[in-house]
Amino acid sequence: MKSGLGKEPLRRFRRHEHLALGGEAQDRVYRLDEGWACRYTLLPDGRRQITALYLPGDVCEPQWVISSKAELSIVALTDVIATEIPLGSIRNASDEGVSELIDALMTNFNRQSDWIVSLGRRSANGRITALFAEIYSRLQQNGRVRQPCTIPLTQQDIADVVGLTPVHVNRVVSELRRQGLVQFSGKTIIVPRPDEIDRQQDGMGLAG
Amino acid sequence: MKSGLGKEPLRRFRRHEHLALGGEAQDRVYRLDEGWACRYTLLPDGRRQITALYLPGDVCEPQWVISSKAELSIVALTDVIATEIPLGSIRNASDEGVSELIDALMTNFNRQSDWIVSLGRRSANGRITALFAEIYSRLQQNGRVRQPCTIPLTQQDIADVVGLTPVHVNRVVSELRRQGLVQFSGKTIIVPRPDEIDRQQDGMGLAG
DNA sequence: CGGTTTGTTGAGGGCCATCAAGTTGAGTGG
DNA sequence: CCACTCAACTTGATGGCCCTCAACAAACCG
Repeated sequence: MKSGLGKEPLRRFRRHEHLALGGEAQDRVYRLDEGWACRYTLLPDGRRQITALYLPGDVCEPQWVISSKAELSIVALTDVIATEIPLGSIRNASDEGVSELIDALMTNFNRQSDWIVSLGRRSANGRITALFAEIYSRLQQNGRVRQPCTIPLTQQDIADVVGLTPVHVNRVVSELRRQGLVQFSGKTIIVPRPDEIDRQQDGMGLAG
Repeated sequence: MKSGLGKEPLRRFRRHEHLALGGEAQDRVYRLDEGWACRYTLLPDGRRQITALYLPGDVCEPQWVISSKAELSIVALTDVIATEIPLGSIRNASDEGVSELIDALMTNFNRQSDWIVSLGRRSANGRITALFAEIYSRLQQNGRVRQPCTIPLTQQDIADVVGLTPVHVNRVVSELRRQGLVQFSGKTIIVPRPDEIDRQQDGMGLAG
């Protein structure tokens, strides 16, 4: 384990390492400097549903400022470098730190509402293209867009976000590649023209 | 419950009347004294996805305290009687009013995460029984359970919550009735033994 | 009492899950 | 440098859940 002596607030997590466990008290939040993480729920039969994605530049999780408790577990989807922000350091400090986190909390809240719409009413194709478009948009807002937009998620990870099986995710993503809407670099997915992906998601029919 | 009777204005909404429109500024929240409401999104083709249910006793919507703006529209699902709570009256008042709303906000946040799990990983049967169990549990917490628990939603409303078609909701609900898990009084659904419904939802397979 | 909303039921089909084999590639140790 | 291992990706066959279309019944309402 890394024990940053001195005042170094950086924390490293390996892929599959937990940033928080469901039920745990939290006295800090993390700002992801590099790497991706997610909040998830496990079902009794072992299947997983991811309920929030955390991208480079995101704060994880803003609501800990209010509740000081992790309702669900958070796990690293890639190797992660994060800045630890103790809650005590911002509760009494300027309002700016808090209001930035409150803004992030509301953004996450609204994003969850949007995702309910996708899961409830969009087909596999619509959910996956909507996810890619959302990822690009968020990376752009965080100032983390490289040329072009790369997505370091496994197809299993994607399946657990969009509520599908990895097999079907593979078929949909393969079709997107055939159409030139995404490319592959090894196993990582690249979205060359995010605006075209974005146009894809409108008019996608009912799932099922 | 709030005991300061009399001075706060009561508002009435008819079924299908809007409590708020998406994008509108909000300078108040509502406490539903009677009736049900929901937050929803319309898709370009006219389909609807409900992203939050508001039951008697609920506050609608707590996040307006923070953002003073309705992101999405709110509509009455039944006739509604609501108490109007001006935001100005609680921002400067005791912290209790605010913290009660913040609690409600976090509850809604966590409920949305749970609902993402249902939509992503549960079958039609699991989603509907989970909805009924959630409704009973929330009514109980609000002190609004009559004997027995009645649900004044149309099957179309239920479909728009659980992300299915009304036709299929009808089939699932009819099967639940055949099993004695729900009863009908005219068109309103009654859940006689909510604990049994609750047991139903575990182990429901993948949707699709 | 005519129109509208809501519920009900059947037939057929499509989307996606499931099952089952592979193939590929990265990491490891000999 | 090459077996070995394991995770991740790929592909085909089959089937079930749920959508779609359609028609009708029942309840509600002005």
